[in-house]
Amino acid sequence: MGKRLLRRYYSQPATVLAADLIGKLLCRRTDAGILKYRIAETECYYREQDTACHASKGKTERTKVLYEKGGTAYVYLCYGIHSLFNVVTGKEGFPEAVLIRGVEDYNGPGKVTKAMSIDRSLNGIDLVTSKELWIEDDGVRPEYTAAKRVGIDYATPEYRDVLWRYIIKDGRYKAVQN
DNA sequence: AGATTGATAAGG
DNA sequence: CTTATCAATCTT
Repeated sequence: MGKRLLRRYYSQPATVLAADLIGKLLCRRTDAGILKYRIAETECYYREQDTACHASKGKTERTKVLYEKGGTAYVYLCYGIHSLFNVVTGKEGFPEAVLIRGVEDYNGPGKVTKAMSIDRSLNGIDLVTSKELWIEDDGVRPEYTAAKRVGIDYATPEYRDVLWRYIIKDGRYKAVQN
């Protein structure tokens, strides 16, 4: 049985947690029972200076959740179709988050949320205390590789090309390439 | 390569 | 109010 991740853990910077969350268990309570999937692919979005981060243009109605304390869930609708799930990290007042791009069995951030029934009703909840959605550590520490982030061509070059995407090294998991 | 889809943010 | 844009995914 895994141990739930707590505030101290989530208070670390997104630059650290994006890699460390690889191999953790994303847990969701549903009518059918509790789903647990191992996180296989993440991306780091780090503060207002990161031109790929939603908060790069400051705090708005949508991005205000990014400024919350570490452990808050940030779920938003992408392209009018897909809910994308991020873990807010770091200290309150500093917009950082880790996008969960893939879990075992489901490659792609929209597929993860669909499989686990994660939608915008969970936006802003606290992963430390929620009975609906949380993350556990069962001690597994998979190897991973780093790559460029996906779908952020609008960012300035130094942030467009930084290796802030992390992918598990596991034969069962095949990350979708660009 | 093109279609889909609707919330969001900026501009008039 | 109008319009462009978009942390994607599926089909052609």
